[in-house]
Amino acid sequence: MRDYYTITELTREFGISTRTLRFYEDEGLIHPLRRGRTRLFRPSDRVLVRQIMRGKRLGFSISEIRQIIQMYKEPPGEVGQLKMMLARIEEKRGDLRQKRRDLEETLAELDHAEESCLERLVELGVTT
Amino acid sequence: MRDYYTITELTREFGISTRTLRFYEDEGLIHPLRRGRTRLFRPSDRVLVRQIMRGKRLGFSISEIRQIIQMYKEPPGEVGQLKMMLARIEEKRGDLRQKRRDLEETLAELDHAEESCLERLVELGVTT
DNA sequence: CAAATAATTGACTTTTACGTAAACGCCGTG
DNA sequence: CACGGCGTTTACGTAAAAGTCAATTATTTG
Repeated sequence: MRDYYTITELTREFGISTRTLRFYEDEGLIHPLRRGRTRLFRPSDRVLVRQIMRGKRLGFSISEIRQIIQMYKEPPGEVGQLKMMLARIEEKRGDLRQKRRDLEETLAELDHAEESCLERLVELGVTT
Repeated sequence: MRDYYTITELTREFGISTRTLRFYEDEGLIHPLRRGRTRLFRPSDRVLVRQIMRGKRLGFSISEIRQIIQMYKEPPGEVGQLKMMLARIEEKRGDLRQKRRDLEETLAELDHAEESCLERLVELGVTT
Protein backbone atom coordinates (compact mmCIF):
# COMPACT_ATOMS: atom_id res chain seq x y z
CA MET A 1 0.00 0.00 0.00
CA ARG A 2 1.43 3.31 -1.15
CA ASP A 3 1.86 6.20 1.26
CA TYR A 4 0.72 8.91 -1.07
CA TYR A 5 -0.73 9.37 -4.52
CA THR A 6 -0.25 12.43 -6.68
CA ILE A 7 -3.21 14.17 -8.13
CA THR A 8 -2.45 12.95 -11.65
CA GLU A 9 -2.21 9.35 -10.53
CA LEU A 10 -5.73 9.59 -9.23
CA THR A 11 -7.01 11.38 -12.31
CA ARG A 12 -5.68 8.48 -14.39
CA GLU A 13 -7.03 5.81 -12.12
CA PHE A 14 -10.53 7.25 -11.98
CA GLY A 15 -10.70 8.91 -15.36
CA ILE A 16 -11.38 12.36 -14.01
CA SER A 17 -9.56 15.70 -14.26
CA THR A 18 -7.44 17.54 -11.72
CA ARG A 19 -10.07 20.24 -11.80
CA THR A 20 -12.62 17.71 -10.64
CA LEU A 21 -10.48 16.53 -7.73
CA ARG A 22 -9.81 20.10 -6.65
CA PHE A 23 -13.51 20.78 -6.96
CA TYR A 24 -14.27 17.86 -4.64
CA GLU A 25 -11.79 19.27 -2.18
CA ASP A 26 -13.45 22.69 -2.38
CA GLU A 27 -16.73 20.95 -1.71
CA GLY A 28 -15.26 19.36 1.38
CA LEU A 29 -15.55 15.78 0.14
CA ILE A 30 -11.82 15.09 0.46
CA HIS A 31 -9.01 16.67 2.45
CA PRO A 32 -5.65 15.64 1.00
CA LEU A 33 -2.51 16.62 2.88
CA ARG A 34 -0.17 19.31 1.60
CA ARG A 35 3.54 19.47 1.11
CA GLY A 36 3.92 23.15 0.48
CA ARG A 37 1.11 23.76 -1.91
CA THR A 38 0.99 20.40 -3.64
CA ARG A 39 -1.62 17.91 -2.60
CA LEU A 40 -0.73 14.50 -1.22
CA PHE A 41 -3.51 11.95 -1.43
CA ARG A 42 -3.48 9.20 1.18
CA PRO A 43 -4.99 5.79 0.59
CA SER A 44 -7.96 6.93 2.64
CA ASP A 45 -8.45 9.83 0.24
CA ARG A 46 -8.35 7.36 -2.59
CA VAL A 47 -11.07 5.29 -0.93
CA LEU A 48 -13.15 8.43 -0.62
CA VAL A 49 -12.72 9.22 -4.30
CA ARG A 50 -13.86 5.71 -5.09
CA GLN A 51 -16.96 6.25 -3.00
CA ILE A 52 -17.59 9.58 -4.69
CA MET A 53 -17.42 7.94 -8.10
CA ARG A 54 -19.84 5.26 -6.99
CA GLY A 55 -22.24 7.90 -5.76
CA LYS A 56 -21.94 9.75 -9.03
CA ARG A 57 -22.68 6.68 -11.10
CA LEU A 58 -25.80 6.18 -9.00
CA GLY A 59 -26.94 9.71 -9.79
CA PHE A 60 -26.43 11.21 -6.34
CA SER A 61 -25.65 14.92 -6.23
CA ILE A 62 -22.52 16.27 -4.60
CA SER A 63 -24.39 17.20 -1.46
CA GLU A 64 -26.03 13.78 -1.26
CA ILE A 65 -22.63 12.21 -1.67
CA ARG A 66 -21.36 14.44 1.09
CA GLN A 67 -24.12 13.18 3.35
CA ILE A 68 -23.41 9.57 2.52
CA ILE A 69 -19.70 10.03 3.13
CA GLN A 70 -20.36 11.56 6.49
CA MET A 71 -22.19 8.41 7.48
CA TYR A 72 -19.06 6.35 6.96
CA LYS A 73 -17.08 8.52 9.34
CA GLU A 74 -16.68 7.95 13.04
CA PRO A 75 -20.12 8.04 14.58
CA PRO A 76 -20.70 11.15 16.72
CA GLY A 77 -20.52 11.03 20.51
CA GLU A 78 -23.90 12.38 21.38
CA VAL A 79 -27.09 10.38 21.56
CA GLY A 80 -29.27 12.86 19.67
CA GLN A 81 -26.74 13.06 16.89
CA LEU A 82 -26.50 9.31 16.71
CA LYS A 83 -30.24 8.93 16.38
CA MET A 84 -30.34 11.57 13.68
CA MET A 85 -27.61 9.78 11.83
CA LEU A 86 -29.48 6.49 12.08
CA ALA A 87 -32.54 8.20 10.64
CA ARG A 88 -30.54 9.59 7.75
CA ILE A 89 -28.96 6.23 7.10
CA GLU A 90 -32.41 4.74 6.90
CA GLU A 91 -33.45 7.48 4.52
CA LYS A 92 -30.53 6.89 2.17
CA ARG A 93 -31.21 3.20 2.32
CA GLY A 94 -34.72 3.98 1.17
CA ASP A 95 -33.33 5.95 -1.75
CA LEU A 96 -31.08 3.07 -2.68
CA ARG A 97 -33.89 0.55 -2.48
CA GLN A 98 -35.96 2.72 -4.79
CA LYS A 99 -33.03 2.87 -7.17
CA ARG A 100 -32.77 -0.89 -7.03
CA ARG A 101 -36.42 -1.31 -7.94
CA ASP A 102 -35.98 1.17 -10.79
CA LEU A 103 -32.94 -0.72 -11.92
CA GLU A 104 -34.57 -4.13 -11.93
CA GLU A 105 -37.57 -2.82 -13.84
CA THR A 106 -35.39 -1.13 -16.40
CA LEU A 107 -33.33 -4.28 -16.82
CA ALA A 108 -36.49 -6.30 -17.29
CA GLU A 109 -37.67 -3.90 -19.96
CA LEU A 110 -34.35 -4.12 -21.72
CA ASP A 111 -34.68 -7.89 -21.70
CA HIS A 112 -38.06 -7.54 -23.26
CA ALA A 113 -36.78 -5.13 -25.89
CA GLU A 114 -33.96 -7.50 -26.69
CA GLU A 115 -36.37 -10.37 -27.16
CA SER A 116 -38.42 -8.31 -29.59
CA CYS A 117 -35.30 -7.57 -31.57
CA LEU A 118 -34.28 -11.22 -31.65
CA GLU A 119 -37.74 -12.32 -32.74
CA ARG A 120 -37.69 -9.75 -35.46
CA LEU A 121 -34.34 -11.06 -36.63
CA VAL A 122 -35.74 -14.58 -36.76
CA GLU A 123 -38.69 -13.32 -38.80
CA LEU A 124 -36.22 -11.83 -41.19
CA GLY A 125 -34.55 -15.21 -41.44
CA VAL A 126 -31.28 -14.15 -39.89
CA THR A 127 -29.34 -16.96 -38.32
CA THR A 128 -28.07 -15.61 -35.06
CA MET B 1 -58.09 2.73 -17.72
CA ARG B 2 -58.63 6.41 -18.43
CA ASP B 3 -58.61 7.72 -21.96
CA TYR B 4 -56.65 10.88 -21.28
CA TYR B 5 -54.83 12.61 -18.46
CA THR B 6 -54.43 16.34 -18.15
CA ILE B 7 -51.02 17.82 -17.65
CA THR B 8 -51.75 18.74 -14.04
CA GLU B 9 -52.91 15.25 -13.20
CA LEU B 10 -49.54 13.95 -14.30
CA THR B 11 -47.64 16.68 -12.46
CA ARG B 12 -49.42 15.66 -9.26
CA GLU B 13 -48.94 11.97 -9.83
CA PHE B 14 -45.22 12.27 -10.52
CA GLY B 15 -44.39 15.29 -8.44
CA ILE B 16 -43.03 17.33 -11.31
CA SER B 17 -44.02 20.65 -12.85
CA THR B 18 -45.87 21.39 -16.04
CA ARG B 19 -42.72 23.10 -17.26
CA THR B 20 -40.89 19.83 -16.85
CA LEU B 21 -43.44 17.87 -18.85
CA ARG B 22 -43.33 20.43 -21.63
CA PHE B 23 -39.57 20.26 -21.50
CA TYR B 24 -39.71 16.49 -22.00
CA GLU B 25 -42.00 17.05 -24.94
CA ASP B 26 -39.58 19.59 -26.41
CA GLU B 27 -36.86 17.01 -25.95
CA GLY B 28 -38.92 14.50 -27.90
CA LEU B 29 -39.38 12.06 -25.04
CA ILE B 30 -43.18 12.24 -25.14
CA HIS B 31 -45.70 13.24 -27.76
CA PRO B 32 -49.06 13.92 -26.13
CA LEU B 33 -52.03 14.61 -28.37
CA ARG B 34 -53.56 18.07 -28.66
CA ARG B 35 -57.07 19.33 -28.45
CA GLY B 36 -56.54 22.83 -29.73
CA ARG B 37 -53.45 23.79 -27.81
CA THR B 38 -54.03 21.80 -24.66
CA ARG B 39 -52.16 18.56 -24.27
CA LEU B 40 -53.93 15.25 -23.84
CA PHE B 41 -51.79 12.54 -22.30
CA ARG B 42 -52.67 8.99 -23.20
CA PRO B 43 -51.97 6.04 -20.91
CA SER B 44 -48.98 5.28 -23.11
CA ASP B 45 -47.64 8.78 -22.48
CA ARG B 46 -48.08 8.16 -18.80
CA VAL B 47 -46.07 4.97 -19.05
CA LEU B 48 -43.35 6.91 -20.80
CA VAL B 49 -43.29 9.51 -18.05
CA ARG B 50 -42.95 6.74 -15.53
CA GLN B 51 -39.96 5.38 -17.45
CA ILE B 52 -38.45 8.84 -17.63
CA MET B 53 -38.73 9.24 -13.87
CA ARG B 54 -37.10 5.88 -13.34
CA GLY B 55 -34.26 6.86 -15.59
CA LYS B 56 -33.87 10.13 -13.75
CA ARG B 57 -33.71 8.46 -10.36
CA LEU B 58 -31.00 6.22 -11.73
CA GLY B 59 -28.99 9.24 -12.80
CA PHE B 60 -29.39 8.85 -16.54
CA SER B 61 -29.27 12.04 -18.60
CA ILE B 62 -32.11 13.06 -20.85
CA SER B 63 -30.30 11.78 -23.92
CA GLU B 64 -29.55 8.46 -22.25
CA ILE B 65 -33.20 8.20 -21.29
CA ARG B 66 -34.11 8.98 -24.86
CA GLN B 67 -31.91 6.11 -26.00
CA ILE B 68 -33.41 3.72 -23.50
CA ILE B 69 -36.93 4.72 -24.46
CA GLN B 70 -36.19 4.10 -28.09
CA MET B 71 -35.25 0.55 -27.23
CA TYR B 72 -38.74 -0.13 -25.94
CA LYS B 73 -40.30 0.97 -29.17
CA GLU B 74 -41.11 -1.23 -32.10
CA PRO B 75 -37.87 -2.78 -33.26
CA PRO B 76 -36.70 -1.45 -36.61
CA GLY B 77 -37.20 -3.41 -39.81
CA GLU B 78 -33.67 -3.58 -41.03
CA VAL B 79 -31.09 -6.13 -39.99
CA GLY B 80 -28.23 -3.68 -39.48
CA GLN B 81 -30.41 -1.46 -37.34
CA LEU B 82 -31.56 -4.42 -35.31
CA LYS B 83 -28.03 -5.52 -34.61
CA MET B 84 -27.05 -1.99 -33.62
CA MET B 85 -30.00 -1.84 -31.28
CA LEU B 86 -29.01 -5.17 -29.73
CA ALA B 87 -25.54 -3.80 -29.15
CA ARG B 88 -26.88 -0.67 -27.50
CA ILE B 89 -29.20 -2.72 -25.33
CA GLU B 90 -26.21 -4.73 -24.20
CA GLU B 91 -24.34 -1.53 -23.45
CA LYS B 92 -27.12 -0.07 -21.33
CA ARG B 93 -27.38 -3.38 -19.56
CA GLY B 94 -23.71 -3.04 -18.73
CA ASP B 95 -24.34 0.42 -17.31
CA LEU B 96 -27.17 -0.93 -15.20
CA ARG B 97 -25.11 -3.82 -13.92
CA GLN B 98 -22.39 -1.40 -12.87
CA LYS B 99 -24.99 0.67 -11.08
CA ARG B 100 -26.20 -2.44 -9.33
CA ARG B 101 -22.72 -3.24 -8.08
CA ASP B 102 -22.32 0.35 -6.91
CA LEU B 103 -25.65 0.12 -5.20
CA GLU B 104 -24.93 -3.09 -3.35
CA GLU B 105 -21.59 -1.78 -2.16
CA THR B 106 -23.10 1.46 -0.96
CA LEU B 107 -25.86 -0.42 0.82
CA ALA B 108 -23.28 -2.62 2.51
CA GLU B 109 -21.37 0.42 3.67
CA LEU B 110 -24.52 1.96 5.05
CA ASP B 111 -25.19 -1.25 6.96
CA HIS B 112 -21.72 -1.02 8.38
CA ALA B 113 -22.18 2.64 9.34
CA GLU B 114 -25.47 1.78 11.01
CA GLU B 115 -23.85 -0.93 13.04
CA SER B 116 -21.19 1.47 14.26
CA CYS B 117 -23.89 3.87 15.36
CA LEU B 118 -25.81 1.16 17.17
CA GLU B 119 -22.68 -0.08 18.94
CA ARG B 120 -21.92 3.44 19.98
CA LEU B 121 -25.41 3.81 21.40
CA VAL B 122 -24.96 0.63 23.39
CA GLU B 123 -21.66 1.95 24.74
CA LEU B 124 -23.53 5.03 25.87
CA GLY B 125 -25.98 2.77 27.65
CA VAL B 126 -28.95 3.67 25.52
CA THR B 127 -31.64 1.05 25.47
CA THR B 128 -32.72 0.80 21.90
C1' DC C 1 -71.63 37.50 -18.72
C1' DA C 2 -67.95 38.43 -15.60
C1' DA C 3 -64.66 36.46 -12.79
C1' DA C 4 -61.97 32.83 -11.50
C1' DT C 5 -59.33 28.92 -13.00
C1' DA C 6 -56.29 26.45 -15.93
C1' DA C 7 -53.19 26.13 -19.82
C1' DT C 8 -50.14 27.92 -23.21
C1' DT C 9 -45.82 30.06 -25.13
C1' DG C 10 -41.55 32.53 -24.72
C1' DA C 11 -37.97 34.70 -22.43
C1' DC C 12 -35.02 34.92 -18.79
C1' DT C 13 -32.79 32.92 -14.51
C1' DT C 14 -30.79 29.48 -11.59
C1' DT C 15 -28.20 25.50 -10.01
C1' DT C 16 -24.92 21.89 -10.48
C1' DA C 17 -20.72 20.17 -11.87
C1' DC C 18 -17.35 20.88 -13.73
C1' DG C 19 -14.13 23.04 -18.21
C1' DT C 20 -10.85 26.37 -19.69
C1' DA C 21 -7.43 29.83 -19.63
C1' DA C 22 -4.01 32.81 -17.59
C1' DA C 23 -0.25 33.41 -14.79
C1' DC C 24 2.83 31.67 -11.75
C1' DG C 25 5.95 28.18 -8.45
C1' DC C 26 8.97 24.23 -8.08
C1' DC C 27 12.11 20.78 -9.61
C1' DG C 28 15.05 17.72 -12.21
C1' DT C 29 17.76 17.34 -16.51
C1' DG C 30 20.62 18.26 -20.43
C1' DC D 1 20.43 28.07 -16.54
C1' DA D 2 16.54 27.61 -19.11
C1' DC D 3 13.27 24.43 -20.29
C1' DG D 4 9.71 21.05 -19.94
C1' DG D 5 6.57 18.98 -16.98
C1' DC D 6 3.70 18.94 -13.25
C1' DG D 7 1.26 21.48 -9.94
C1' DT D 8 -1.14 25.63 -8.07
C1' DT D 9 -4.54 29.59 -7.70
C1' DT D 10 -7.99 32.67 -9.48
C1' DA D 11 -11.43 33.83 -12.39
C1' DC D 12 -14.57 33.31 -15.83
C1' DG D 13 -17.35 30.16 -18.96
C1' DT D 14 -20.66 26.56 -20.06
C1' DA D 15 -24.09 22.71 -20.71
C1' DA D 16 -27.95 20.32 -18.78
C1' DA D 17 -32.18 20.46 -16.55
C1' DA D 18 -35.20 22.62 -15.03
C1' DG D 19 -37.48 27.06 -12.32
C1' DT D 20 -39.68 31.55 -12.67
C1' DC D 21 -42.22 35.14 -14.61
C1' DA D 22 -45.13 37.60 -17.86
C1' DA D 23 -48.37 37.95 -21.26
C1' DT D 24 -52.02 35.60 -23.44
C1' DT D 25 -55.78 32.46 -24.29
C1' DA D 26 -59.38 29.10 -23.19
C1' DT D 27 -62.65 27.11 -20.11
C1' DT D 28 -65.61 26.71 -16.40
C1' DT D 29 -68.69 28.33 -13.03
C1' DG D 30 -71.35 31.21 -10.01
